[in-house]
Amino acid sequence: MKTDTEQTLAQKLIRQVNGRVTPIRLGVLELLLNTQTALSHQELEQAAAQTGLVADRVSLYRALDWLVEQGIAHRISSHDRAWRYKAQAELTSPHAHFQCKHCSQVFCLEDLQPALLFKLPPGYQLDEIELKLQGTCPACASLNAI
Amino acid sequence: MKTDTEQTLAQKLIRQVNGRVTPIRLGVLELLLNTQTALSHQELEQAAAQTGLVADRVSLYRALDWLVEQGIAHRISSHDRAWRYKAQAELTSPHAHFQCKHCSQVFCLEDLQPALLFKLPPGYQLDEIELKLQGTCPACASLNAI
DNA sequence: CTAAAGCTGCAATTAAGTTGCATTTTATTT
DNA sequence: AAATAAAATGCAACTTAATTGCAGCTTTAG
Repeated sequence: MKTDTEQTLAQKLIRQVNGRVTPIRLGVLELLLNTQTALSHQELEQAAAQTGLVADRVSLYRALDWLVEQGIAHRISSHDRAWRYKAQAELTSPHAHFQCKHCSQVFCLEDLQPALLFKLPPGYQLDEIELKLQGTCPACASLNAI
Repeated sequence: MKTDTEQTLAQKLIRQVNGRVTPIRLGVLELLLNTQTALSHQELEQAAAQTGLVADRVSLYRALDWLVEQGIAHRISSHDRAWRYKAQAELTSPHAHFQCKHCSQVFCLEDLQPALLFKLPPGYQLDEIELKLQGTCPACASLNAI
């Protein structure tokens, strides 16, 4: 289910960083843009197959890596030892994530801006903050409630 | 370098949760208690060899898993896809971590209690908060400064 | 001291991700 | 529009962390 606007958005994002526009990058990025949750490599592979995108596993890995390097997508470490990837319309800005312990889905919490007011011990240089909340997502919560 | 007090501490912690006191669990726990940074399985294996602890890889994995299950140790996901483990005198309480991008070491920031005042979207049930800071540790910072 | 519960070792397996290299595409230059 | 250099892709093989099943051995409660 891809619309013209989305296709254009993916292209725009790739061109924005002077990247080559290839079918695999486009297809991967569109999936990362259209899916609500962050996708693992495996989930991406399945989703790609459904949209008719033909690509080797390795090429998907490389497309994902590239998108992350360029700041177009971001990568979240999952408790099941697999990275998960997500992209949004604007180039990635820092935000927190929520991972469900039941279904392993990762949700981006764009609005969550915790007051991270703290002091690191002397000597530590801070680059990046990773805030991951864990618990039960709405879908799994309602399943268990039955 | 293990002292009597430490040995007793490890035993005490294991007994506290009604666990069997075995040489492997003792050895692993002592290492996790004595080391300043969080140890990966591999680092643990090397450290174990040096202390003369004989154990199969799998047994180390199982001892680590068990310690985490019991809340005696805790597990931090590392950017190199390997878990890292740490234990402290008291049963684990939540705290933040710092991982160095250069040496991959993970440091526990016991004192770091950020004001995590935020609201989750409706329907999400929160169990656990994982806050990982990334950057450069003091040791690597001073190496690069030379 | 002796079972039963539950650890441990060993071998085999899984799963995510990586690497090297030959081939094909992209996008630029003529 | 054709040529070309740079970069992306496919394929096969490999690496590494972690898991599983099962037989045999320890721990500990009684």
